[in-house]
Amino acid sequence: MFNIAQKNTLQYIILGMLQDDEKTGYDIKTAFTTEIGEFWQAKHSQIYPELSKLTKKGWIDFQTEIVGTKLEKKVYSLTKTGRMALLEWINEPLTELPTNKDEFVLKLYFIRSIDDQRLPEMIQQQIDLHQKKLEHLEDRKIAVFPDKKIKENYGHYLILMHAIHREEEYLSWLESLTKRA
Amino acid sequence: MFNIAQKNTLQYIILGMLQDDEKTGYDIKTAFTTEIGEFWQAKHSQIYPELSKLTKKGWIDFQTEIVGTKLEKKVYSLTKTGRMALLEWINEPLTELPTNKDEFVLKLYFIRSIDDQRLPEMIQQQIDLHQKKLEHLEDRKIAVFPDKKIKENYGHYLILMHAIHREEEYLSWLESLTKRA
DNA sequence: GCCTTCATGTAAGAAGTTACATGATTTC
DNA sequence: GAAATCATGTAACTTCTTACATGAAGGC
Repeated sequence: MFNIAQKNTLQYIILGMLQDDEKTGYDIKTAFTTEIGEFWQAKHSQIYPELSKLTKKGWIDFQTEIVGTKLEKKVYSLTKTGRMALLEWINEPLTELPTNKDEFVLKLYFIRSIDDQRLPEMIQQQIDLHQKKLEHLEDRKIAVFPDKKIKENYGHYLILMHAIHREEEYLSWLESLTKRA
Repeated sequence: MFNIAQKNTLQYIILGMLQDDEKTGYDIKTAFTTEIGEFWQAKHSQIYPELSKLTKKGWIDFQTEIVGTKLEKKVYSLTKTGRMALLEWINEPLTELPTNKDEFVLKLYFIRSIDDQRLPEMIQQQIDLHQKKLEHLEDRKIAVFPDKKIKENYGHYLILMHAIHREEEYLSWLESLTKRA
């Protein structure tokens, strides 16, 4: 039962997404671009095979529903074993921190000189990208938590606020660069 | 010449590492755990094959040197074409931001309730990890930039400072959680 | 002498992306 | 009627990790 060397994080994320509601593969795909997209991403070509594997393992099961007259969709839900596996994963302590790959920072590193002419434009492009992302996150915050519905979905609130703070920090770092470059 | 759809970032990072000094595969491997390890990582099993490919492409070449009496090492250096490829990559504008995968944040998200008993310990473990990392980064800063040698290696300084700020932000977010959890 | 670091590679497999493939439903 | 979205899958390929494999040099 002490399954120490588990990996395949994606499967646990899928389980987590199913813990309260049942969802289709399409719903799960969509959640990766809205809810948790800031902290994990997966394409449908990775999700559908994973759903098959989880079904074979007995961690999830599904019912086929008909939309309209023909379109079939598979509505997945957690089984008891699936719920146990999810809890085990959550309780498993994390001993390492992830590497956050950042191509922009690397390019900056390889430029080396403070006086390089390319720097101002590169930094500005990066500022624009992060600004746009920050605005998008702020919009989402207003849309998802219009009043004080925070406590009802604290996890989602936390994740959003963390993403916002992260962007703010990145932007303030970029802006400190413009003063020097 | 307008090679829009280039990928394989690792190869460009290797080129970047060779722009000032020649290096062995081992040196490159080591740099991924010291200099730029915060923003990209690669194992030697990925580096050595990549060095072969770059050599075949003519972007780098090497000389074999003997250490002691027998140990052969390959000292790689940038060719002119390699230097051009590096510049092209640096000048290529970045249009997307990376996804920073974070398993801890996801677990938090799936826990949802603020009152969950597991939270305090999970958060504390995470604080410890980030604290240790921050200390390590601070040590490196002192070791690499003891006096005012910043301007001579501004890229390295920037990358280090960014990593430090990122950790500080993460820690302050984690500490804000302990007050609520 | 022993342990750590230096030094270089390959093989197998897991994880992730891009492209191929299809078709129904809804909205405008 | 057209376009966007819903809906599900597979194939090929790239990227990354873990394990296999070997051996020299240097420090203590």
